[in-house]
Amino acid sequence: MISVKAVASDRDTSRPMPMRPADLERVKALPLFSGASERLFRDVLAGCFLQRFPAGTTLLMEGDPVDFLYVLMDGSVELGASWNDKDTTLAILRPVSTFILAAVILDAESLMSARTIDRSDILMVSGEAMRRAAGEDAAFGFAVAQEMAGCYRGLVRAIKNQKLRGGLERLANYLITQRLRQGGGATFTLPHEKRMLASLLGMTPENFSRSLATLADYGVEIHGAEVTINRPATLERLAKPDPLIDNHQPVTDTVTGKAQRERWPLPNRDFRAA
Amino acid sequence: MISVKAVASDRDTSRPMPMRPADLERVKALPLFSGASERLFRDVLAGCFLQRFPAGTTLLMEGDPVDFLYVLMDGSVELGASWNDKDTTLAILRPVSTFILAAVILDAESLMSARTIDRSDILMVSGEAMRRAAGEDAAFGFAVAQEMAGCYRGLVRAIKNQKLRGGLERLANYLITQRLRQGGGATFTLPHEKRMLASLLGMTPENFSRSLATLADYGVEIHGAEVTINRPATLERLAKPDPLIDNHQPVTDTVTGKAQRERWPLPNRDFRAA
DNA sequence: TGAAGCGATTGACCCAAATCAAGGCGTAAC
DNA sequence: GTTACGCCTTGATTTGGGTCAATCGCTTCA
Repeated sequence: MISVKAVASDRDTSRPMPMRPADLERVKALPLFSGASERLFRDVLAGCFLQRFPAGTTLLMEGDPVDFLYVLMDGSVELGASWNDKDTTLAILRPVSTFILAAVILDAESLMSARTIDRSDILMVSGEAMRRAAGEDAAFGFAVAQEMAGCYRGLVRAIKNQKLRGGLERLANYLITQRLRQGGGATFTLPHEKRMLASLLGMTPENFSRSLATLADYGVEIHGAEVTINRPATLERLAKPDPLIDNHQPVTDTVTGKAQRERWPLPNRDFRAA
Repeated sequence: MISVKAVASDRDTSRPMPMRPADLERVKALPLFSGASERLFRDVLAGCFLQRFPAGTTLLMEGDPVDFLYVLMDGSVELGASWNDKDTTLAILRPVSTFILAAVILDAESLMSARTIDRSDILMVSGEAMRRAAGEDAAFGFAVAQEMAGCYRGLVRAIKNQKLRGGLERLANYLITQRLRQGGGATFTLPHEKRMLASLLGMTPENFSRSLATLADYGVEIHGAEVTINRPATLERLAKPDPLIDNHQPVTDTVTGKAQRERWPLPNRDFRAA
C-alpha cells in the first residue's frame, strides 16, 4: 500500500489536457494503430480525451467495469492485483503503452487494478469505439489480435518465470534484462522503487534487499538505485537467461507494442496482413 | 517427465484420420469459428487434417516454430514449460479446445510444449490460412481477438492464483472449481493424475498429497481419485474463492471458448461485432 | 534545525514447501 | 501367479522465503 500525501494543491488533482498533434502521432505510431486508415483512426479516437493524473491515483480497481482503453502517454503505471489482504504487482508500464485491452475487447470487468506511480498523462479511448472498429475493419481487428497475442505471450513468460525460478534467479534475470534495455553498459539504474520491483518479482522487500546483497558475490555492485554488473558472465551463469522466458529486446523508438516485442528477433516474415 | 511405454503396436503410432461431418460441426461451433461465413470457414480449414496421436506424444517443444493451429477434438493435452531441469504444467486441455493460437497469430516460436496425455484426436489447421483469414475478414479477426483476450485473462487469473495464494489455498480452490464444473454434487472425480495436478498447481506431488490430507480437517474425503466435499462452507472459508481469480463457470455444451468463459456471468451485451 | 515519515537494510526467528528416503498399492507384462 | 514398474503416500530433514522488529538515512515540512 502506497499512501499518497493529500496536499490541497492544484498539482495533485486530475484534469483534462489538450491533445497535441505530437501526442496523436505517438498514438498513431503504436503497432495497434499504425496500420489503421486515417478515417478509422479518427473514428476510434473521436471522443477520446487526454488526462493528467497525480502520482498514486487509482485509475481502476479490480472488478471495475472497463469503459475505456487506456494509453499511457507520459509517466508510469502499476498494474496490480490483491486477494485476502495480500497484493502483488503484475506489471509496470512506461510510455507509450496501452493497457486493459483484453477487458475492453470482451467488454468485461477488469481483473487488475491500475495505479499511477508518477504523475501521468493518460489517453482514454472509448471501449465501445474500439470494439466497433475491430469488428468492422479487418486490418484493425487483426492488429488487435496481434497485440493481444503479444500480451498473452508476455504473461506466459511471467508465469514460467514465477513457477520455474527462485527469487534470486528472478532478480538476476531482471538485472540482466534491465542492463540490456538501458543500453548494455555495465552500470544502469533501477527504474522504480525497490519495494515495487520486489512485488513485481514476487518477493518481499526484505528478501529483495537480501538477494541484492547476495549478488555481490556474483560481481553486482549496488549504490542506491545504481547497479553495476562487473562480471556479466558470472551473473549469467547464475541467472541462466532463456529467450523463451526473458525478453531481452532492447527498447527502441520504432518498436513499442507487446506484439512487436514478441516477434523479435525473428526475421520479419510478412508482418501485417497482406 | 512421464515415460511412455514403447510398444510395437499399431495403436501407438500417430496416423491421419478421416474428418467426419460431425467433427466439422464441432469445430464450427467453437466461438472462434461460429461467426464465420461458410466460405471463410471452408477457406481456413482447407488443407487441415485430423490426426490421432497415442498417449504421451510430444506435439510441440518449447522454441519450435508453429505452423499449425491445433484443435483438440478428443483426448487431453498438457501444455508445459521447463527451465534448468525443472518443469511445470501450465494448462491441461479437454475437448474442444484450440491451442497455441498466440504463436500462430504472431508467426512466432512456441513458448510452451504440448503433449498428449491420453490418446487424442487433433485437428491441425494451417497457421498461414488463419493469419490470412484474420487479416481479411473483420468478423473473424475480431473473433480471434476475443479468443486471445479470453486466453489472456485466463493467464492473469493463473498468475494471481500463483502469486497471491499458498499451495493449500490453490488446492482448495481447485477442488471447489472442479466440483462446480462436474455438476456441483458433493462427490466428483479428479480428472487427471495427481502428479500432474500438483504440477499445474505449482507444487510437488509430495506436498499435493500432504495438502489433500490436510483438507480432511475441512470435510474433504479422498478415496483414490474420488473426492467428496462434506462441508462446502468450511472449505470455502479456507479457500476464499474470488470471481476475479477463479472461473467458476460450469461446463456446458454451448459454451466452450476461452473468451466465452471470460464473459460469464456478465449479461450478454451484443457479443459479436454488429 | 529539528521532527516526522517513509523506504531500505539487517538480524532473529518461523513457517511453508522442497528434498531425500522408504514403503504400500495397483496395474501390466511375462 | 509373480514380478516389475509407476504412482501415491508418509516420514525425516533441509532450505528458501516470509514475518517481526530495530535501525539507518533521506526527504519533507513545520
